[in-house]
Amino acid sequence: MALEHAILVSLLEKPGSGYELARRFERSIGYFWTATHQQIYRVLKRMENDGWVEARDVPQRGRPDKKEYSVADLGRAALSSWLHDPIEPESVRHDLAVKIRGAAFDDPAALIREVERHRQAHRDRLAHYLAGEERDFTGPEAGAAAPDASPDAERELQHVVLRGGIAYERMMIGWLDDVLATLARFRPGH
Amino acid sequence: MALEHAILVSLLEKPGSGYELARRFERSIGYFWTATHQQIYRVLKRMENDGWVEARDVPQRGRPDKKEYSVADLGRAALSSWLHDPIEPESVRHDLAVKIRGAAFDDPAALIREVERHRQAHRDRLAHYLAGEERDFTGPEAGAAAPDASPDAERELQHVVLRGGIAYERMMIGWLDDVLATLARFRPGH
DNA sequence: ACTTGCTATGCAACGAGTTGCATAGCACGA
DNA sequence: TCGTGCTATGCAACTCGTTGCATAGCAAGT
Repeated sequence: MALEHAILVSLLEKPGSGYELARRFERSIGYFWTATHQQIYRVLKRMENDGWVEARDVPQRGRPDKKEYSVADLGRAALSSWLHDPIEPESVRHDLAVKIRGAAFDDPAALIREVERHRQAHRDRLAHYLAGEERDFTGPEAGAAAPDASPDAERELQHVVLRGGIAYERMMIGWLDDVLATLARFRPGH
Repeated sequence: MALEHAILVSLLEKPGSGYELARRFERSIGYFWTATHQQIYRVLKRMENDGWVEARDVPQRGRPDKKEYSVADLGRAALSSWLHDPIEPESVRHDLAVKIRGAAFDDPAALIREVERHRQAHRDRLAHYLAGEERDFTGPEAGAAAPDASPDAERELQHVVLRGGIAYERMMIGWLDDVLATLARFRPGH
């Protein structure tokens, strides 16, 4: 399980409450790791019991108090040990690929709209990534104006992960074009 | 859940036992959907109860009997209805990306070997895919000699899914090269 | 005879992830 | 003032997926 480790990384980048973490998992972290707020609250509680993180009550104006978590020494050690462990052949689940092979036993052309929807979603996400890259990682000073001026290594590593997302989206768009061209060959009257 | 649907597709391509399915999920199907034998047996039993598949005892020489499953009308209908349902923004889990961002809080250079291992695994898989493509989808007659001569649509769709796997592996290899170049900049004495 | 290894199926327990629901404070507009 | 919506946290029930173990037949080597 790596949700704990994803949370540790996120809290090291910036301490925050369960709610804030949940929102990060809808945004930047969520691009390579998804989690719902229930999962996050449950795991945070376990991590607090294990001494991986420490909570601090933060009263707020105009909204409920929050519990702000930050990483404790034990958590840092746990992350470090996980980083040094070799891992996983990562298991894969591509619904769309199942659908495409399944389309051979149904009407292949019926899949065209679905594939177009997915291609559009990948285009949108690519545009979103590129905008983020432009904003945070380019231009004069090469990011000196970035939010809270993270150290070099942190920024460079965030950037290379983002480049991975960009490469992934471009690959998917290209492949979905290929899929559409293939499906088009089965159009009625062809 | 799409394991049921992945099994339906696999059984439509060719009927087989739970054991045989488990092996397919280590091979071709497993390239885009993983499952262990326990999962498969459990789901097959449920699918049999629901009338999606039918089992037939097949005695064998020199080995235990097997239960060969094939898709029933209800299963075909269920697959068809799933194919027509729009779906999922697919949730993502990339351990390696978590590790890379986490490396900012540890020694980034310690990650190099791990990334190299992954790159090699992707190279191996790419070579395996390309060999499969060569074997099944190229050459004179363009696959007329392929195993059990599947209909055109089935073969073409299998091919386009395989091309997706190839594109994915190429993208990953390129990105991991990028990651290695980035990590190299943090080498001790740099 | 003994071990190793492959085919073939399955149970039981656990852990991870999802879904639905509940609570509560406060802001803002109709 | 009433509903809508956002911040903030959490429980309970369920499903999905993993791990460890068990059984059993037969083949092949030592």
